[in-house]
Amino acid sequence: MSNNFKERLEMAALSRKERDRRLRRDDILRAAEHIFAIKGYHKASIQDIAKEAQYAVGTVYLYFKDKEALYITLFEEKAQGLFLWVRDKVSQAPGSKEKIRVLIEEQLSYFESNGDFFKIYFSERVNYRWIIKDRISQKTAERFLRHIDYIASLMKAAQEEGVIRSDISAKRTAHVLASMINATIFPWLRQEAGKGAPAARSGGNGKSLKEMSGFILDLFFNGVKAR
Amino acid sequence: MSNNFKERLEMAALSRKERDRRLRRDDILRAAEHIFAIKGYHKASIQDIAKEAQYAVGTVYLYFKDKEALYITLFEEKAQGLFLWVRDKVSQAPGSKEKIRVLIEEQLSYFESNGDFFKIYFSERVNYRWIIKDRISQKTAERFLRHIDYIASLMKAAQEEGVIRSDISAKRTAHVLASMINATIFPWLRQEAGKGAPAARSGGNGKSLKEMSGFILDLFFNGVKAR
DNA sequence: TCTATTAATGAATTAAGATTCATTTTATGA
DNA sequence: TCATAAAATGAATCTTAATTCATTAATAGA
Repeated sequence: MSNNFKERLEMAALSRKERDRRLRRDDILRAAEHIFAIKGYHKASIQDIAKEAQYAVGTVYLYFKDKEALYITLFEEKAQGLFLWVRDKVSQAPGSKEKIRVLIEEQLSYFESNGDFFKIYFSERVNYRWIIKDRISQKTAERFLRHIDYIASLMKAAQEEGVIRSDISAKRTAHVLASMINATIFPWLRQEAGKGAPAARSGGNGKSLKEMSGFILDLFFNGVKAR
Repeated sequence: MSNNFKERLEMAALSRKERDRRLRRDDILRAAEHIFAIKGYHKASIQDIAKEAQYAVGTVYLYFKDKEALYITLFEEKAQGLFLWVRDKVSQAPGSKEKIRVLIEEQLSYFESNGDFFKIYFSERVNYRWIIKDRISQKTAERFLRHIDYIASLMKAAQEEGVIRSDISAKRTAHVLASMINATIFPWLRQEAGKGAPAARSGGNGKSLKEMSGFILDLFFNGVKAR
C-alpha cells in the first residue's frame, strides 16, 4: 500500500500510533490481496485472511467494517496505484503515438510486478457487471470507466494530431484498445497460472508480458490485413 | 433449451412421461436463466428461481443435483447453442474474409436475441478465472477456449488464403478478435442495462448490436492508423 | 371407484462462514 | 512497579441460504 512518494510523505506526518495502525492495516490488506488472488472473493474467508496476516479474526474487524469493505479498499488502493502509475508515465511521453505506446507498455509492466492484484483485477474488473447492483460491482465498474475515459482522451488527442483515424468514436476505440490489452494477456496468464506470482518470469513464447506491447501496438494501429 | 431442430427430433422420440419431465426441467432452466441474469450466481437463491418457475423449492432438486449443477447445465446448453449457431452460419459463408464477417455478425446477432444468457455469459465467461479452481470456472474456461480454438482455425485458414497477415500467431489473433467483439458490446450493454431484455431495441448510437459488426471488422482488418 | 405409484411441496434441518464481544494481553506513563 | 487504557483474541453467536425428507397431491391402471 504505502508504495509511492505521496503516501510516504503522509506517513511521516502521522503520530507513532497512527503509523503503527496504518502498518497493521496494510499487513491485512496485503494478506487479503494474496488470499483473494488465490481463491476469489467468495471462496476467501476472513479466517483465511486473518491466518495469512497472522492476526486473529476479530482483529481484521478492528480495521475493516466487513469483508466487502476490505475488498473494496484493497481494490481501490491498487487500482488507484495502477492508474497513477500509468498516467504519470504517459504524461512524460512526447507525442500521441508515443503516449499510446507507453500506455500499453506501462500497464503491462505494472501488472507484471503486481502479480496478485493482477489476478484480482482480471477476475473482477473484466467481469462485465454493469447489470448487477452490488457495491463491489459498482466500484469496479466506476474505476474501469474512469480509466476508459482517460484512454479516450488520449485517443481524442491522437485524432486531433492526425495520428489515428477520425471516423471512429474515441470512446469506442478506447474500449477496443483496453480489450486488446486484456486479450493479449490472456494466453500469457494461462501458462503463468500454473503456480506462484506471474511476475518477472518469461512466458511460453519466451516473452515477458511487457515485451508483448509491440504486438498490441502493431495490431491496434495496422490491423490484421495482409499487405 | 429445445430450440433447435435436432432437439425437437429427440423430443419426439421420448415417451409422454419423459417429454413431460423435459418440459418441466426446461421451465426451471428458463427461470434460472432469468434470475441469474438479474442477480448473478451468488445472489440468486434457489427460492428465487423456484418462485420464478412457479415450483416449490424441493422440485428444483428433483431436476438438478444442486445449484451448481443447475448453473452449469444452463450455461452449457446455452453456450452450446451459441457455438452451434455461429458455426453453422460461418460454414455457409464462402471465403475466409466473409467467414470472419459472418462470425462477428452472427455472434452479435445471437446475443441480441438471447438477452438473459447474454448477461450471464458476460458476467461469467469473461471472468478470466484460469486462476480459480471451482467447477463453474473450469467449465466456462473450457468452453471459451474451445471457441477460441475454433476462431483460431478460421484465422489460420485466412492466413493461408493470404487474407490476413502471417507474421502473427493465429491463436493470439483469435483472442484479440474475441476481445474486440466484447469491447464493442461493452458500451452498448451499458445503455441497455437500464432495464428489461437488451434484445432488438436500437441503442444510444442508434445502432443495434448486430449493426456494429462493420465497425469491428473494419478495425480488426485495418487498425486505427490514419491514412 | 379404488389402490399403488410417482411427483410436488415447503417446513425443518444443516452448513458455512461472517460478525460479535467478553476475556486476555500488551503498552503507557505516573 | 503498578494501574489504566488500548489492542488483540477466538469461541460463541447470528445469518443466510442450500439441502433434505416426511407429508400431501396427482396420475395411472385394475
